[in-house]
Amino acid sequence: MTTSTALPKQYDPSEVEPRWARFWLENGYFHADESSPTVPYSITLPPPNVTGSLHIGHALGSTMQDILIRWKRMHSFNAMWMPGIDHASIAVHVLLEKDLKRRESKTRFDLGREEFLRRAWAWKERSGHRISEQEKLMGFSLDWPRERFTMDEKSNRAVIEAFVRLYEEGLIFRAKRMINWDPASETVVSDLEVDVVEESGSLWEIRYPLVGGGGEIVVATTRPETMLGDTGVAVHPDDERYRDFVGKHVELPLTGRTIPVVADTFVDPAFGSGAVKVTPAHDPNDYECAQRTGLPILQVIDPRGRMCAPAPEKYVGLTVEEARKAVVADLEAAGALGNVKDYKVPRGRSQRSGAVVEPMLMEQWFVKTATLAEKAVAAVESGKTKFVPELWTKTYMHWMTNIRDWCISRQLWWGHRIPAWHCACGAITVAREAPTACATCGGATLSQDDDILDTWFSSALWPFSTLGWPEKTRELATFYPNNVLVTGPDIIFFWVARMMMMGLHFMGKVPFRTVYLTAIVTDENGDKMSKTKGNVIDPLDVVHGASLDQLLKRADAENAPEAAVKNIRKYFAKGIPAMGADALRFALARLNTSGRYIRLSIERVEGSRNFINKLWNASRFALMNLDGYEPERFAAQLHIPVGGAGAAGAAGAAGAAGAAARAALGMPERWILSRLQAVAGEVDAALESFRFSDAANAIYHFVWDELCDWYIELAKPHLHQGPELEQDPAKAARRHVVQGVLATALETTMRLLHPFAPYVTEEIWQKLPKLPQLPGSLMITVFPRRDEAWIDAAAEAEMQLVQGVATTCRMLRATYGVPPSQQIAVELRASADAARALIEKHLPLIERSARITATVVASGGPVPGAAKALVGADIEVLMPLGGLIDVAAEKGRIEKDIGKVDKEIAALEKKLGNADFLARAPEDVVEEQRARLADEQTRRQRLADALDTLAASGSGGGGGAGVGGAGGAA
RNA sequence: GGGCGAAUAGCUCAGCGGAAGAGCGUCGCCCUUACAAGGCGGUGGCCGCAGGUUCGAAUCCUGCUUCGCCCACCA
Repeated sequence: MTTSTALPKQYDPSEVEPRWARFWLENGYFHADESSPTVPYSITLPPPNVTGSLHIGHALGSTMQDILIRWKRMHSFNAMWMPGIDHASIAVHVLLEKDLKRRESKTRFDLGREEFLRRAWAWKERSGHRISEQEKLMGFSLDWPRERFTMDEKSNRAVIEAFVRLYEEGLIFRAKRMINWDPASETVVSDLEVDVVEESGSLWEIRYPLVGGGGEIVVATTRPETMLGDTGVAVHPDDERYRDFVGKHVELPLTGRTIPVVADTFVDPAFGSGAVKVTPAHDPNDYECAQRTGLPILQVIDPRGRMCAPAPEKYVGLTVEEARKAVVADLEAAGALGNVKDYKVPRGRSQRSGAVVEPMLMEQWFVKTATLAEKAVAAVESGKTKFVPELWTKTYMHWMTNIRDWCISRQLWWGHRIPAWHCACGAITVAREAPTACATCGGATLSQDDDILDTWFSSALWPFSTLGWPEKTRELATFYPNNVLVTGPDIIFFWVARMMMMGLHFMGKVPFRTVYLTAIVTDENGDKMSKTKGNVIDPLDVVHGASLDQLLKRADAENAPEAAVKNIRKYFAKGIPAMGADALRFALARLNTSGRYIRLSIERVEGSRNFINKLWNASRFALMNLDGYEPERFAAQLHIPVGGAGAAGAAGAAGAAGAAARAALGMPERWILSRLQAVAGEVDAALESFRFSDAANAIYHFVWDELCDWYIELAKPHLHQGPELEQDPAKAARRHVVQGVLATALETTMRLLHPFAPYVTEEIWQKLPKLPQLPGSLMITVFPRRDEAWIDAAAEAEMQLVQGVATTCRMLRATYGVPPSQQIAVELRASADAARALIEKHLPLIERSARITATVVASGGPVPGAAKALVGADIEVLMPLGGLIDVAAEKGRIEKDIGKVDKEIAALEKKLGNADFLARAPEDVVEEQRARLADEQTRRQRLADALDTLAASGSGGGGGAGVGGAGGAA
């Protein structure tokens, strides 16, 4: 048992946190056994990109997961949290290639596939290690021995198996389709990886003269350079203006080609001239139009984003932008240019590289999604998987029901190579192992497809590939499906939807029962955090602290723009104090309400840091006053079962003996233990429905407003140690009981708070004197469960009365500037016998908390020079201030109260005067309103009396000086 | 162009049919031996606007206004 009084006044997380992080890991507490007979509870961590380090979004999501996992683990579930890292193919490419260009002025093609991959792996080793270290630092109880990487051997095997099976089932196919080409990364990207943004551009009109004269057709375009690849002009079949043109040909300027005019319904006659130039190779609409009308396809832009033959020689090799200028100039020179106007152009940009995406016609690998999506929709419709908050269900459904085939091939190197081999005969062999002969012609010269798979393909398999699939493992049987997936709404399509499809297809079961979508963390102004803006809060800086200088130095090293540096100076002028992982975790939990965004700022974390410190000091106080406390004796006294390590929350007495023992406790003891049970119930209920904020706030308010502000204050006199204890066994016994209740309340609080703030709770818990049967760590104790036996409505009501009277006395003191050091006499009047008896019973508590000496009476006459206030309707507090009372101020205060009461009375009378209300509202509601009206009327009477008294004592008083106070009341 | 969401105290947000709440800020008074990262008290709200449903609306419905976000191939 520790009774150290040497604890520091301020909690220092930097010393405490690493110690317990090591302790938990060394003891293997995070590891779950797949063979355990207990009920499994599993979560798979969304694997962070290997490119990054832990950012605030990870901190949020992972903290919520850790809260769930630690909570369920303490509720005796076989809790498993699967760690891992994602290879993030295109993100790694962008990052490494940028670096390569800057340092060596080379492209990945200069380096070659092999050398590039060597560097990528080296990067992965460094970066991946850093991420898991950061996760350990945050206290995340991940099952480390299971840690996986999306490109490790097992994942490779799963990916190949999935690919081959889907291919054999006809769900993966190769086809020439219109795709999104990223000319910077030189790869195709999926529809989801393109962001369409409106950018300012121009709308050019071009005149196409009819072959053989007789007029011209004017077309409008935002991309004049593509006219070099035009193979037709389309008009609406019903458009009178162009009826005669259909079937004729026009001259395509600059090219010497002639192209036909065709009719197609996709043309909107009301837009522009009503005629559209058709470039089938470089526009999805035009491609479809060509399919319908039989126009030929002419590719004039190559994969590097440059013009190519059959565009006229002079343009070949120009970038799209250069070609645009040249074409416009040449058109103008040829007199073929019409009006030009400014225009907002929707432009697709590659999410990763930022390059303008070029629609191209190319042969690629696709997943046929129609049937897969159908099952994924059905699973959500039938409730096998639920979204929390529910509103995301619609987003998922809408996308799923409008899903398009998924282009999965990428012309990159870092990723899973597609298990397909091309033969000179043109056939493709898809196989698990490199084939020795072509499956079609038997030829032996095979070359593997150069492409790799979209990163999200391996991610889609993650919930089961991490558990050993395609083997039928014990892990899969135990932990699949996962109970929950916690992730951001921004990857519902990328990831959640695809896991649903693949999970249902390969496992026949949904991958998770609940999808909990977190909010998105923004800065205090609601702007997305980004390094270019300089508003990023790095979770590790919050944990360890960072001076402004350090932040600026880092920004400098990262070549942050000037605006970012300016913002860093503004947002982090005083740097970031070291607040510890607990403070950050608790802050995130408290801020995680049902909204879509969390505005985070350093000040908001400080509130939680302060809370942790408050808890620390309350524990410090307890430890200073727990000498001589014997947990086993206390447990026996209260008939708390001391069964094995799994014994329920320390407060858990049962049976008649227990009830008798409880009744013998003092009111504050019964009250705080009752409140504790209520809070335990609230926390469980809140977490059950993913209301993290409610759960954290319930504990916050219990600890601060009830345990610290009231219980500890009321316990102090009993804890005081002195010679009188030896002479008075009753006092000594009482002290021991109070010690026991305080220790118990704290111990239970540590359990409740542990999932949110694991470090400080473990530190305190280890120091608290407690039963020897308990396990070696707080994290494997049992989570408190609300126990009705301890709920004590009478104690709660009595305490409320004490608090009300004390608070009212304090208010009068403060109003009249009675200094805290000065005891002051008050008269407490209560006409109701029950209330008066209670006040008398708890008078010492009231006197102590309000620093008064009180006399209690049933009623009395006017007391001149006394300030007066009401507690509820019946109880009056009179504070005699002699001639020092400020009559005007007192009058003002009371009149204001009367104003409020009058408003209440008017509203209630109106309500009760309404026959419909009496007839239709439920009985208890009507009764309640009646009781309230009666109370308000009593209050009104008392306040009016007080005002009369004041008027009578009247003019003489009122210097405004409080008793011994300098300023008096305002 | 479709869809989703939000408007409540100075700020950030809870509450979602029966008495307007929290945190931060602000204003007083206090270094009262657990805690100044603290204590005690105060101030502050036609719950976006207009209708409707209901005995009763911040809460349900409709419309409007303003802000977000997502999806979508109009040259």
